[in-house]
Amino acid sequence: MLPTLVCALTERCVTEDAVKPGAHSVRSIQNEDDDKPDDFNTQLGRHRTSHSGWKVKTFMKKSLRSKSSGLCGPRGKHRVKANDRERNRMHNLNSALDDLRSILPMLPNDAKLTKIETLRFAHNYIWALTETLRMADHHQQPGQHAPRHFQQEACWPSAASIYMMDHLESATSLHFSSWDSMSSTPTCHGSPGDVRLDLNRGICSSAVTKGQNPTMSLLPFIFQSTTIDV
DNA sequence: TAGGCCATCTGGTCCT
DNA sequence: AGGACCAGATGGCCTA
Repeated sequence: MLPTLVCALTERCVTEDAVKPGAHSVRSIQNEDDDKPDDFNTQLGRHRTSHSGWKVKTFMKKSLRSKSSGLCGPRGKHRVKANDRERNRMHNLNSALDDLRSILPMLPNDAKLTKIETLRFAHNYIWALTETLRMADHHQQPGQHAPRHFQQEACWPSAASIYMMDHLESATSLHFSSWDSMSSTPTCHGSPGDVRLDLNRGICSSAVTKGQNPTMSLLPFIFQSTTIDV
């Protein structure tokens, strides 16, 4: 069961050319400007600002700091190489996070999830998908009668979505006090049959107790543009 | 203006 | 030895 998700996350604060692996790194930018005798700040700042956004100034600062820190000689070269590797490593990590964001349901306000929010949301999302599958399997057993909405094939995606939405309410909660550990899993008591669906309102009310999970109705329309391939 | 988030640099540690 | 990984430090941008 793969969700087909529309993701409209926008990259508002990261300059893709400068950040993507294989593209110009900070070091390469610096090296390109090393042979320019005039005002390094002005030149680099103006040039980069024209197409790179706010990270430019950070680049300048870091570059200058590296320049002034006396990184020369064998040790300096080693340090520069290590910095490049570390930068690329972090770029790869961010790239993977972007990939993860792209397959998560979009938020109503188009807000880009932070790194920690992305990880927590993915954690809950996987959990909710697992729970949905488990619930579906439960209702498919002989002698079991699926809820009315689940019996209607056309309604299944939205019903499942709404059920999952209920579980995902806490995914982007601003209060993570009980979610500090990524190993924590939402606890679910009660049978799936307790779930009540109100498709007319598009809101799921559930008798499922969520233990101490913080519930926050931040995602009432999280699956609004989501279809689920069954 | 404070706090959150982020990118980068850096040195230390572990692994191959 | 060199690379990968990690965490602390630093400073910039954004938002409430």
